[in-house]
Amino acid sequence: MTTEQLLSIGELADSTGVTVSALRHYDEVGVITPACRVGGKRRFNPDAVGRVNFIRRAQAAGFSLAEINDVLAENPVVARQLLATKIGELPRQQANLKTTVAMLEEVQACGCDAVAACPAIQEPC
Amino acid sequence: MTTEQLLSIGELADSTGVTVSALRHYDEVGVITPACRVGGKRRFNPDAVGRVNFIRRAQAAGFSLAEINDVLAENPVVARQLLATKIGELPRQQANLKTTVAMLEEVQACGCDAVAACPAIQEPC
DNA sequence: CCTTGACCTCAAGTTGACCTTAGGTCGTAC
DNA sequence: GTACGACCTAAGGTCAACTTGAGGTCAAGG
Repeated sequence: MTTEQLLSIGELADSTGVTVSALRHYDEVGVITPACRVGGKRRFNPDAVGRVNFIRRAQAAGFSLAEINDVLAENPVVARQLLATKIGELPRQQANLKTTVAMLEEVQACGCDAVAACPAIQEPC
Repeated sequence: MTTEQLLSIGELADSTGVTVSALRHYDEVGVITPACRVGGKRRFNPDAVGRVNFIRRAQAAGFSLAEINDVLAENPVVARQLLATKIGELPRQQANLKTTVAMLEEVQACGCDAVAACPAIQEPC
């Protein structure tokens, strides 16, 4: 029950859906860290699963691995600052996404011959 | 009034905020095309401005230049199919963004010592 | 005449996030 | 005892979207 529940990199890969090579890459850049090494092999705490899931989510939200590294870093001040900045950006990102959806739907509904000729594209920004 | 209103690549860059080198790149991959060449130099129709703006928007919404090329292509069937697929994906993308915002806000509000240790990160996907 | 600025092409470099390949170490199963 | 599968490192490759640099054209201006 003490060291038994540590995960190999393969197990971590299986339980997160992230490839082994990607996980090694994550280790390399520092966003994840094995709890220890057993005969050179990485062993991860079970909570690494949550951490990897967090990483994927953050990536999907537009964070680079370097930024995620900063957010997860020891220094809470820097981390929270970065978080605040990023969270502030997200609404704009969402808004932009919405406008684009609307625009694309308009193009699609327009019925014009070629999409390139659609007047919806000619609209100003 | 006939050929006078064509834009040079520099003018197009100025009126879109996109760099000249990026515009040349766009021409290279085919998402924009000069109306003609004058002494080897690209001349664009004024509506290229709208087109470039559309391209930037679509990029921000997650389209690659290749996909944009398909959407803007002559073939309306393919274009509309791709559009439909992409539009279908966008709500999921938006939802994911929202969850991430919520998660990050939770982390930020949590007050835990280090962000890495925050229980919010340990939550399942 | 010669410089300057805007344009050109072509090739190579950059960044981020991986993937692939080669060559080597383990421990277990046949 | 050897073949297998999972793991390791180090180095090189890939892809997208650009950027940078070298070397050249051309028209307008001092």
